[in-house]
Amino acid sequence: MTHDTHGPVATPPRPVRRPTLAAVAERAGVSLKTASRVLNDEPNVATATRARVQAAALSLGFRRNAVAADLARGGASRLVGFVTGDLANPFYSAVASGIERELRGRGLQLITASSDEDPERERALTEELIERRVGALVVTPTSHEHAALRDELAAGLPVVLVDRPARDIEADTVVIDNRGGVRAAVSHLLAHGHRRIGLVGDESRLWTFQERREAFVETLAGAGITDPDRYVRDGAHDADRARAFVDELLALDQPPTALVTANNKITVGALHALRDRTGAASDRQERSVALVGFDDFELADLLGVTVVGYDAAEMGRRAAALALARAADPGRPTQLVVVPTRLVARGSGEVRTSGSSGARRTDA
Amino acid sequence: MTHDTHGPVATPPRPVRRPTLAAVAERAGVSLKTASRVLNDEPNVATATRARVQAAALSLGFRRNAVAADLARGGASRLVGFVTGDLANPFYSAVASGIERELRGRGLQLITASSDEDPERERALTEELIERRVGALVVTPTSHEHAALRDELAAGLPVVLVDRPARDIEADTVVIDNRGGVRAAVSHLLAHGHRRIGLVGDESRLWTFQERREAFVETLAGAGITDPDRYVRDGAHDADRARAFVDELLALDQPPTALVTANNKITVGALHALRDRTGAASDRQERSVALVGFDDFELADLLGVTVVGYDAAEMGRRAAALALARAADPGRPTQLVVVPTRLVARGSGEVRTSGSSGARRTDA
DNA sequence: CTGTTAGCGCCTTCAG
DNA sequence: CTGAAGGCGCTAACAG
Repeated sequence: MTHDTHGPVATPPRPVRRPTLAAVAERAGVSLKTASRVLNDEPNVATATRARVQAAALSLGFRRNAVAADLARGGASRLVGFVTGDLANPFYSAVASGIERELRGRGLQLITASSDEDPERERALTEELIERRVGALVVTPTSHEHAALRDELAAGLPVVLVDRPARDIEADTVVIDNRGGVRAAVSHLLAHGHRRIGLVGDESRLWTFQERREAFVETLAGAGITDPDRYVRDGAHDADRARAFVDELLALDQPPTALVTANNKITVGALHALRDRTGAASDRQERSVALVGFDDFELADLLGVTVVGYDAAEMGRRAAALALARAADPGRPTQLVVVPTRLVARGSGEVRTSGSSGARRTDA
Repeated sequence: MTHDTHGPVATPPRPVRRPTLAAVAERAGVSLKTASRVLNDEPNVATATRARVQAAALSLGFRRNAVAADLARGGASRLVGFVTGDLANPFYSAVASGIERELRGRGLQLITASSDEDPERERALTEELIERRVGALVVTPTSHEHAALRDELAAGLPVVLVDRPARDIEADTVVIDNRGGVRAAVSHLLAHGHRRIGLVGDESRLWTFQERREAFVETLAGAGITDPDRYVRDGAHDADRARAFVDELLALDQPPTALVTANNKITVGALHALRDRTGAASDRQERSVALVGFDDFELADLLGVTVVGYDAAEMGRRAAALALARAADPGRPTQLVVVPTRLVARGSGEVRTSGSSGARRTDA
């Protein structure tokens, strides 16, 4: 993989030597400070001097060293850290994109790190970003223990939690209206005649699923369903696992006639399971089991999947805005932003109870 | 939507004051350098001293200042910059994820910036990252002019191009086997009896599309098609535009019987166009127009869409690896990594010529 | 308008 | 094994 250099050995292993501000100043025949003023667009420099410095900088190919500048300024860098679950997951990358968009034009840069939902990795990454002296930290917390974050908050670092709040610290937070979303999903299914409704979720350790589960059970109970958690399953960490859970649910003696899937990955798994069930021709018309998924996804419209949607990028934007607001005013009260959800009916949730079981509200 | 928590207005507007190494040293009763040695796991420190320093650091909540450390070390920071088109696009976020994965464990951090495919923004972001003194730069170039990058390369900064090569600079590059992929797609369609095949692409300015287009035309020409670019369209910057192009193509007197879509967004648009065409029940069985898309996507299997796939995350990994290799050996010859593609047949590309036009290889 | 003097927090010699 | 000095590249006071 590594061959020898041919031709003139060009770049000697020198570690990227660059012209310094001092060099520019010397070339322009001015003091360091004056050069600094020019390159930072500060006032109080004669036009002629300014031009000389600029010319010198240009001819030397000068590039300001932001690292040194931040250090000298004594504060945090113009970097915002984002500790997330997994950049490959569209939800997280949408959030990242939203954060970046909000930072844009303010001279702030985004530095991301994926924890893979591993609490220990999350801690390590947070630590690394703090060492890098980020000016703010946005976190999608996986763990329940945030001692490090508490220290930082106390030290005055803006910390914003996204998607999941933390019990042990008081920080600005952006979450989805999980309960409202699930309530809408379940109500929708109930309105279409379903009484045996299942829920497939990921980790019961995660706050989001806890919320979704509770709202699910409450809504069913409120509708007079006697055994609301009868068809609740958790631990579907990936699409394949979700698929297995759905298969299992549908194989029951009295299988659910409708399903709620707690996130995009699970919805995918469920769709696969349902497809296999109806055979190759998996059109919405032929689906016997109703489905409402949490999280919207591209092509859901083509597949005719009813979902609970929300704006993930907006969550990122709001998170970044909260961080900026706190940086500007450390004393402001912490804020909780709840991003609304909307039920998008596309067919899969509107399938009515029918067929084999012939159940027509005979239960409950 | 936005509630306020109250609580005692705690943090006064101080700019995050932190314990320094000097403070740790003093607390432990040792010199700065000794404390430094301990916290950097350097040898030549008595076990007892080491323990004292560690205790002091812990009790003070000391956190190494990576910014100052990098400055003092005089070199680049342990940051890798990634200038990409748009993090919200799954292709780019997959690449980002791959880069991050490769950096992981080496103490390197990823800092990403989205150009939105705007050359000027790309230039500005590149500049910013350089000012931040990133240790390496990975770029998905949108522009054709890379003067800034050339300077950096000359200065010894590892620069890796991903997805699109640059003519004006010599840098390590990772690309997809675009020609091979398109060749496979077109051959597949030809083998299924199609002679009138269309291509919908994005920007003819982009190298990737140029490659795909040329391979498309060549392959058709090689098969004896007289007018290979008859159904070629470009300028489909988003899914909606792509949809319009497809509608237009299919409205021709002699419409194409098969389509190749040049990227994931265009495939989505085309699917919508085809769905609208066949009415609500858009099952693969009923699709009259064959389709092969470049870029695989989630649920493509459920939708039965035949695609040219490849491993985007792998591209990121390879790019990061190239950057690391060059950092280790600046003199090594530049390398071109071509990531292979594979045709994944799922039904939409296997639709045969038939129906209204009744064309049975009568043309050409 | 311009320059001088001190650091920012840490690491790197090079002596003890 | 340990420490003292010097400096990374830049900015922030204060002078002139």
